[in-house]
Amino acid sequence: MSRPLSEAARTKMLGAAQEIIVADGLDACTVDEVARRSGVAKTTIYRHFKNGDELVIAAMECFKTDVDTPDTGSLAGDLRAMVEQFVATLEPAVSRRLFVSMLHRALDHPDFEQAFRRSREAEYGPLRRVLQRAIARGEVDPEIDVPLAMQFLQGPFMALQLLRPDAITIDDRLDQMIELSCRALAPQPVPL
Amino acid sequence: MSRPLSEAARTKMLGAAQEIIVADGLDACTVDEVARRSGVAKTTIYRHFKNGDELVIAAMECFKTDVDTPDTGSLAGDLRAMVEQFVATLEPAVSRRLFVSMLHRALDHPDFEQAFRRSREAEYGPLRRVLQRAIARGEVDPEIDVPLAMQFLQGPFMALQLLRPDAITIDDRLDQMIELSCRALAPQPVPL
DNA sequence: CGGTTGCGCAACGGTTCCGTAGCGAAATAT
DNA sequence: ATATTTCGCTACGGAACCGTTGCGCAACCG
Repeated sequence: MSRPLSEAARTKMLGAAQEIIVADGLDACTVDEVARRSGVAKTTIYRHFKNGDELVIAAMECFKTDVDTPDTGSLAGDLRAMVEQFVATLEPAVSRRLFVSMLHRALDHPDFEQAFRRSREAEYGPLRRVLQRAIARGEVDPEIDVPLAMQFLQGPFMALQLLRPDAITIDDRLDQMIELSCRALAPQPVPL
Repeated sequence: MSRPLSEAARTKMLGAAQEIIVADGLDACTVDEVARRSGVAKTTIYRHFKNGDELVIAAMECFKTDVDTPDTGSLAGDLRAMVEQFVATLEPAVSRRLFVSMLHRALDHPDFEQAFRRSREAEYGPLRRVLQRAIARGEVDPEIDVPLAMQFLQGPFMALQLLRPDAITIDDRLDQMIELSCRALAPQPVPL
């Protein structure tokens, strides 16, 4: 009987949380701040979520980039398209900060660790498909260990994203990285 | 005139700070905790350092791995040797946590950002030399953009370190990563 | 229509960390 | 030897978060 949790309130809190995260980062997204900014009472937040972490995690779920699987005809083209999608959905500097903050929280909090894994799995499917298509085309060594190759492919982009102050941008550097990555996976010429 | 800052006290605080960092992570390394654990009074800490961040940064400086430049005769061998050195100086799980924590602090604090860059530069020299020797041997495409290649090479290891719960270990996976990386840099066979 | 329950408001207690102050005692440059 | 400054101790004031409580009001289920 009686009254259900207000969907409107939930929407407002999650919206505010996301705004805060984008504007000031994950660490600025506190219960007090979400309450202040959303106009929702702190008490209400605790009626919807067991604790502050749950709120933040729920807000994070909405940042999942669900990339679709590109098909440009070449591995390099597909990879580039995936990066383009990624960049298009989130400001590079923002995604960089999110990535680092999630990684950091995941160190101590299993809940965040799982949330982090979930958010990354969204990209695995498309990447795997792109890779397998490249194998079918003969563009990639068919002997390749696919999970390993996937992990390998993520590396250079991660380095680009983490170590460059300006994070990932679509530029020559990126193209060269992609070029190198593709070379690595190419079928080995039979030595005579 | 009068009394110099006690070197003994400084040593004790820095030592305690490092212990805490290794045992419980960068975030556990607070001024209060360092004082408690080192037996040095908090007031004394503030006589030696302007603030807590300075203390932590000073403590971090001591974790710099100064790798020397291996020379095994092949790029793959040299890279492997470098990773081995890296793993030998610091527990993989510890270095993973340090890396992530530094990255996280660097997001907001320029001082930590600089400290982070400094700590990484220690590896650049050796890596550059290893790479240039490989070029001289004809093992790597002489047209290669060296800084780009260096960044590229760091990628897969970063992915390994960050995304694997067990961080970097010396195993098959690592060897395969190295193998792939070397292929990427190999001279392109002249197409007829 | 009535009871139940979410909502907003305001305030509180608890924790953790920061950086500072006051004090007596010990160390050290001159 | 003496003046000066560090050192350790204890305590404080302030800030940021957390999660909770009590209250009056309004919304919703039945």
